[in-house]
Amino acid sequence: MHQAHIQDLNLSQIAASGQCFRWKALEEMTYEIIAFGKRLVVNQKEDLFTFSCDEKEFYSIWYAYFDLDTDYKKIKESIDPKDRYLSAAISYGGGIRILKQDLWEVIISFLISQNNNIPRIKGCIERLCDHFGEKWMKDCEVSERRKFPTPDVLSCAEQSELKELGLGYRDRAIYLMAQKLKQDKKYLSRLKAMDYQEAHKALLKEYGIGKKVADCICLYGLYKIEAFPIDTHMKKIIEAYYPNGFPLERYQGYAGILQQYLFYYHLTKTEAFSSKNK
DNA sequence: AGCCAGGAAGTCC
DNA sequence: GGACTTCATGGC
Repeated sequence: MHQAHIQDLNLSQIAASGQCFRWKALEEMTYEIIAFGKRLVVNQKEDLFTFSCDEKEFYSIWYAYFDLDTDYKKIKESIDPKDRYLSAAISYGGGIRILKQDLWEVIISFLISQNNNIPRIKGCIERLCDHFGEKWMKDCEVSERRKFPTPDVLSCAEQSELKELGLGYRDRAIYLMAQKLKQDKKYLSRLKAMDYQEAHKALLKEYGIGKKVADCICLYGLYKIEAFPIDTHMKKIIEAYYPNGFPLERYQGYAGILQQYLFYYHLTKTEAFSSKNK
């Protein structure tokens, strides 16, 4: 167990922010996180966080995962105070950070995300893990849920096997990506060595990856925080509040973090609206 | 029944 | 380069 006081971090906001799909709420402000072949349980009480791992694992894995070297307070203070929508988004979801997730998991997750909704994306990914993911050793801390499947395991999957998981037409993109990694074992490490422009361009060559998914992979899988994914929510935000486009120039180098505040704000507001109207 | 969901590929021009 | 269509699947 390890405890730490951490600022600018809110677990429930991140869990609902659409950047990760496998966080599971065990109880109020307690989440199970499965990543990098590990399982972590985190509890939050205001700014006090209790992690199920020991201190050594916390600093070797999770410190980077939660992006704790980045000063989010400074980022939030840098925004244009006249930008009312962005200000509101930040005061609403200021506990969001960009997680430094596993690249392979991000690639597969956002291949599944296209023209899909978040609850169903989560279901698709969970079925993928149930079917292909590794179980936990019997004597360690147990979860019913499995690890995210490795490239090796997925590259052995038949197309018909993927079809059964109900991923829709996206199973073809997953199959081809797994096959690519079988042919090109260094692909992921090459991507990690690229800058944003190079990585984005390289990702666009792959089947099922367009501009938006490439940006999500850059932002969440490669921590290119200048990437600014524009999905259906961001389009609506820009239409409604940024008639001249979002001022990317003002926030050069980290606009992706602001995108996350905006996305989460719009997402939860539209969710609240649709549930109120039923 | 039709529209939407963290879109992209294919097919026109 | 755009615009338009099609692509599975499920919730509302």
